[in-house]
Amino acid sequence: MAAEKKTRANGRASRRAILAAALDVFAERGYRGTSLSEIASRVGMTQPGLLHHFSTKEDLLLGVVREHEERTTPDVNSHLDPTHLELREAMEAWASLNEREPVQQLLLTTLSAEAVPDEHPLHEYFVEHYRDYRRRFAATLRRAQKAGVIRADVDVASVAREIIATIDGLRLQWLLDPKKVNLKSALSEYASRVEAELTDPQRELSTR
Amino acid sequence: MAAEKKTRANGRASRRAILAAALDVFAERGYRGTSLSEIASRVGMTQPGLLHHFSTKEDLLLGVVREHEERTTPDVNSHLDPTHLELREAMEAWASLNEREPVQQLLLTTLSAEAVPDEHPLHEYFVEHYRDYRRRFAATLRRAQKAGVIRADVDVASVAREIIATIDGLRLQWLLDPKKVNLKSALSEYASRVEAELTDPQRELSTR
DNA sequence: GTCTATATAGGGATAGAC
DNA sequence: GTCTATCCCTATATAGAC
Repeated sequence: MAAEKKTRANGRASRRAILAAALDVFAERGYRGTSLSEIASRVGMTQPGLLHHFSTKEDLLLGVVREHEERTTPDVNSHLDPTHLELREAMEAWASLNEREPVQQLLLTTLSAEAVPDEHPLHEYFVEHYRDYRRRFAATLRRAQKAGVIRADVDVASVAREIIATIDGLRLQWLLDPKKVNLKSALSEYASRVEAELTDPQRELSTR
Repeated sequence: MAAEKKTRANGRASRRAILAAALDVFAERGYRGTSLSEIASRVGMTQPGLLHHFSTKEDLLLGVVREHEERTTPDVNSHLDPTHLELREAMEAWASLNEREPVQQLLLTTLSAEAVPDEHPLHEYFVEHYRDYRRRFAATLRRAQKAGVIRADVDVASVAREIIATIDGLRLQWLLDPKKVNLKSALSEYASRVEAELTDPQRELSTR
């Protein structure tokens, strides 16, 4: 353990530092707007030095996204228990986790919009991400429906899509203008309305 | 009218062509991802030739945004009549206008996300845009409330913020995956639920 | 009004020394 | 594992001819 000079397992540390810096820069400036030199200099390294750990820019981006998937705070759906479906509590808990560390949410906002064109390296990833998210959220709602927690006539696929959309849209308004839009209370108020709508036995969905 | 060789009012035509091409490219690749040469070549011109009409890249971006504001299809709020508040019809009409020409919506999605950091040339613009949009939408709802079209206990500011967010979020899902997400029907189903919620006299908003 | 030429800066990636 | 040097490409912007 005392034989090596400088090589060895501080390469691990460098890799971690690079991923952390890259997260910040990709979140702020997107994939196209980011330069490897910027990330490298943030970790006290040169740009070719960085490329020793991630051989291309795209490789680094994928590393950041993979890291995000493993380490990030789970999404709103994962906070839900179908047998109770306390949407408001789940959203508030999730918002609290993100309000202090907005960088993960900024990353998603920035990259998902940038990834709309087919040629973007993350295009397929986000298409699948949203398909999966909608599927999982709808499944949660369906289970809640079978448990009798929400009304039987609710179109769970449509509501799942809507809730995901609203979370994303409120996230954008919050990131742009955090002084005017409070993520936690905005989500909380929204969730209260949705809960009331999904559970109220009086309500009839008019298709007109 | 026959005295001039090549100068004169075909500069107007060039300007218009440049703005049209710039709209497409900025929408697809954002401000940072766009190159002036790409736009110039699309209108059969060189990059310095383009800079004769717009002296900087930022100047061109502002030109595109200004053009968008003047010529674009109005937002959902402008489709609403507070004395009836037919949200579903308004959203369907608006969606129809945009489904055939998604570029304007792509522009908003791309640039609003890119403009989250303060240094972005459109940061202030989008902050103000959303403040104003929320204000106007809330005012419409308030008028509907006074006209007795929607319940008196509705928090119009919160609902306005939510509807705008949902439109944006559904727009992203639609742009990413138009085969799986139909903008018009997604908005229509959402609007039906909101309408029912806002008008149903039975419902009580539980704050728990 | 549009071109060519050019200045100047920055990008990603490779070669090879230490 | 990280550096310097370098290649090659692309970017915005300016100068000046036509």
